[in-house]
Amino acid sequence: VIAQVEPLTTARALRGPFDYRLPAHMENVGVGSLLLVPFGRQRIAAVVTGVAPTSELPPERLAEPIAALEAGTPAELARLGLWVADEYCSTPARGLELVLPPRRPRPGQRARVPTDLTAEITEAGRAALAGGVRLGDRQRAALEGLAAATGEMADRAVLRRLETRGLVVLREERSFRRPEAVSVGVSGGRPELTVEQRASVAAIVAGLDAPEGREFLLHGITGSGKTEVYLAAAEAALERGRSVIALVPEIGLTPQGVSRFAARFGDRIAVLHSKLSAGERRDEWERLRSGAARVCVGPRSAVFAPLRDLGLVVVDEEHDASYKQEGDPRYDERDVARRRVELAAGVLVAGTATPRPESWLRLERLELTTRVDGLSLPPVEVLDMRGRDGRAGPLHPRTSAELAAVAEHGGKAIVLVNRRGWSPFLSCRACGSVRECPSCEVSLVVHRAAERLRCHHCAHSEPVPRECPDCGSVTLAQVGTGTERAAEVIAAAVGGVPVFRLDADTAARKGQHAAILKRFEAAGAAVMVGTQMVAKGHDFPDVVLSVVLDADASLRFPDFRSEERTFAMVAQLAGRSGRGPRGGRVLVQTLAPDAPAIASAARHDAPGFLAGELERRRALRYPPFASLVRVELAAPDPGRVDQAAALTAEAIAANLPPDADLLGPAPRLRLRGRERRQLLIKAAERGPAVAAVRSAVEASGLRRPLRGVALSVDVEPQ
DNA sequence: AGCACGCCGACT
DNA sequence: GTCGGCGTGCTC
Repeated sequence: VIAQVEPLTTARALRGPFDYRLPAHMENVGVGSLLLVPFGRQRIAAVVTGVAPTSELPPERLAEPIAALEAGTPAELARLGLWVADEYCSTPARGLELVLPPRRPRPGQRARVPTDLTAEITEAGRAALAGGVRLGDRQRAALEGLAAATGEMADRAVLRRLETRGLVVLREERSFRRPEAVSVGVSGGRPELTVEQRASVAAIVAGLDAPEGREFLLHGITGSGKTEVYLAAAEAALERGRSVIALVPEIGLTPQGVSRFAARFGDRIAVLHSKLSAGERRDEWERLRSGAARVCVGPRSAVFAPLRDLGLVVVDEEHDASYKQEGDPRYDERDVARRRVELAAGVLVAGTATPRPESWLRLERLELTTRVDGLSLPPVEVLDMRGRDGRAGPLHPRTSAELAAVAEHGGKAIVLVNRRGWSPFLSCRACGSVRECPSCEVSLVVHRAAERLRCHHCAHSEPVPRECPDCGSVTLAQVGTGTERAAEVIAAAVGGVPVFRLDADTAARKGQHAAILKRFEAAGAAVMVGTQMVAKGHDFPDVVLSVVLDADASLRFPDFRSEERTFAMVAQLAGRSGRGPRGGRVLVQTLAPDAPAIASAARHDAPGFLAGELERRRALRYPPFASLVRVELAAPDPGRVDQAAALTAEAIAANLPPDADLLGPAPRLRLRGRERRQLLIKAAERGPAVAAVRSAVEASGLRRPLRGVALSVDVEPQ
């Protein structure tokens, strides 16, 4: 029997399958098994991707695996990993890496398997206690503890000793290191569902009972109780003997996302996220694989959870950009989820208050239009910032007045500022020059407390200069407002009310993110100023005011998704406000009050926004009406990148279907000392476009000019 | 990726 | 005559 194998290396040029002859004692090896194989001069771990009776190679060229390693992955998941590699133009090894158990022990070295020891005293043991047998103090104490069933802990060594003397019997059981279940203000209660919630659950359950898979978009305004729908759907899946994956956006909010599932399902859930220790992650993986846990909750890799009989995949906050992976393979968890559901003939439920145009168009819609508390969404006021003198400060008079009202009457306010630091530019009034990062083409950001200029793309930082390095003038202006400055301005506006700042700087240290949220929660009247993260993953009932200072900052991004993002940002922030009896208000400061994204978010009109946005996308031939593939090349030397980009473009163009467009090579901003070029393919169908890029990237003729040039492929970039 | 092979110039 | 630079190609 021949095992077809993919070696686990990072090399792009190296791809199998490679054939190995399986000796008789490896008859259990199948797709997904992990082998240690001789490979050239090395020994290397490799995943079995196929089993065949014969090989095309002559027998004398076939080698045998050295060993079958214990930890592999189910065949189904191995195939999913290969699908990801293919779909996103990566390598088989990188796709397979995603579906293997985390932190495999080095080949040959075995993971420590923790066990629980339970001891029971034997007849001989009781007799020994009665007398006649010599017992050490500790052995006697252990035996007495067991005889009296006091549950007293005894040393493992002592118990082993007693076992060899026949005085106790030991039972060893695999123990699992479980991550602590965090529950912040979560009750395990089971509220009665609203009419809309019941209708949604019924549709999902009907999907579970249908022979083929179904895909739903659960579009629910903030506070409409989407989580209860997930929980009820998950229960229905479990009752039918099927397992559940619940995806939540990112690590910052995992504890809260997890806790309601934990409260409902207890030991049946396993959590997979990056903050787990290696041992915890591995043990959770084992519990999923063994069937001890039937629900997996987590961000990122949770979509690859080794669950059997998958019935339901929930994608919470499906609009969230963190579902798109940054590293290679740049897969989209939402698409992997759809694929898994399709293969399992299960049900996908993507829930959000601000659906993506893709989901709005493609998925079957379930609507939650009312809040469970019966309140209505807070009114949103758009404040036109055009024509205002920059020296008047970052706050609109209305904003100042509302903040002052919060200070006076109590309650909480959230202020979203999309940049961290004091100000995003340091510019010279005399010569107009802006201080830039030496290795990136971006302006340095003033951080006042640290008294440094910092680059937000690399590690560069320098002292704030006293005079212009170009002309020597001392009139340096700190232009624009970041979270640091906003917090100071707002602190002045609200008098003695505490102002908390929540951004990547203040939340950098472990536990700080949660600590700041907790302090904000505990404070009576308070303001929380911060970046995007202030609008995510919490639900404080006494927030009476939400403000976004520069709502069109994200709109000015040269990207066709900037409208979608701006809409989601404003709508999500609006949802944070007015969840208590005092109601709330929302202020949106902007230079573009009439932009559809801002105007429809102010009306809480997601369907209206999506209709317009889809029209625009259709006219411009953008996703979801076309597919995009982005290829980026980066290297320190501009000449080499140009050459590599030109050759890559040529190779791709040669394979592209006639209706597809290839745009570029276009220059991108230099980052971390590397020049970058971009190619963009716009095609009616994704498959042929990806295939053209794949064959170009794999072509051996390109390999030489690409040496030293980093190439990354992004299918459907966000 | 790693590693060996091999072709060429610079040294003992 | 030999050492080592790296360009090229292979790994079941």
